[in-house]
Amino acid sequence: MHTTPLVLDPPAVERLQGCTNLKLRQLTRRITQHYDAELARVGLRTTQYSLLSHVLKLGPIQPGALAQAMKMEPSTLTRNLKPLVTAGWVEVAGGADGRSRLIGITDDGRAKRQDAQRHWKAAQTSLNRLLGVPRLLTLHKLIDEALDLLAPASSPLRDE
Amino acid sequence: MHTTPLVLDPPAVERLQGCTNLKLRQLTRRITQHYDAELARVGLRTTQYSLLSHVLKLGPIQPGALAQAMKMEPSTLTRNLKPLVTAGWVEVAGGADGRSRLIGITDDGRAKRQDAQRHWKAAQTSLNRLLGVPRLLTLHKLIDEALDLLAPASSPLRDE
DNA sequence: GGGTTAAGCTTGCATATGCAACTATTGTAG
DNA sequence: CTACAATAGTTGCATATGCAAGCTTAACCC
Repeated sequence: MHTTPLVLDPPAVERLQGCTNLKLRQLTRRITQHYDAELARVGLRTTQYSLLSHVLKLGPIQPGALAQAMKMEPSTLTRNLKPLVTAGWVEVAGGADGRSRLIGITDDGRAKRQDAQRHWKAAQTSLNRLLGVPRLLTLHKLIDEALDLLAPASSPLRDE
Repeated sequence: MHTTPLVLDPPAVERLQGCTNLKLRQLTRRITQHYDAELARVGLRTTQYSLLSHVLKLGPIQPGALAQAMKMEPSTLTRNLKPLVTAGWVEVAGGADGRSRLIGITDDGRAKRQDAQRHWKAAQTSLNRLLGVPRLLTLHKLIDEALDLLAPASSPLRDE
């Protein structure tokens, strides 16, 4: 017998369940926790794993292009890189331009990513099992479509 | 003619497009920006609007219950409340218990939420138009299902 | 070729997020 | 009544996020 059950009535909550942003953020929080729980075993956050993977596949690459590929702000990228650089997994060198840079993965970074990839796979597999592959595929497709429709930079060659 | 086009080849990127977390985070970033652009006109973030709305509908309510309703960590809630309390839109008072609290909305908060609601609606409407209502409904349904399947607190009455 | 504009990143400011550890209070067992 | 456990929130630490403003360097334009 508790003083307050801490469990909520559905009706009161249901009325504010129509916000796409709220729903998305809630799901993202949960999913991120799911992946992070796995990746924590190798000392990585999910964001860092994604970043490391992108640098591996796309590097050496300019910050601007990488930010675009990851659909995040350049300023966010700058800061997200920091822990990876500090850990010695990623290097930032001067680019062709005096103002531009080139981001590349190091040998340590490659090794770390290799390690982490197994844990990422475990997380993705267990998520597949939890949600079911068809549902997940539909979700992916929807996200891709939505990203395309929202992309402000989807056609950067408009006014040539 | 640029030295580097800053536009990426699809093939290289496509290989790492299978991560549910990455996709979700990308979409969430975009969608949040969409709502925030509207809500900035009344000096609110989307998260703050959601929180304010929840306090309005559910308050006075204990932090723990509110965190659960919003599916976020109590520690996150504590901090997210701060700007709202500082602005005078929300009040935190001592609860029945010496350890518990009660969160409630103020008159200013009610007014603010009223103002903000119109902008939220504008954002939601323009999103509907951008993505199409059927697609959005499917997305909502998928998110709800996923949240249910992932909910660690979906059956808190298991071992009674 | 000096002044203006643009490109490319980085920093200031403010929130958002969560795990682990902590504090304070209440309940419980003996 | 006291030690121990459980409950309810909050803080320490470390990232994640983005807008606006700054900075440096390159391009452009008479």
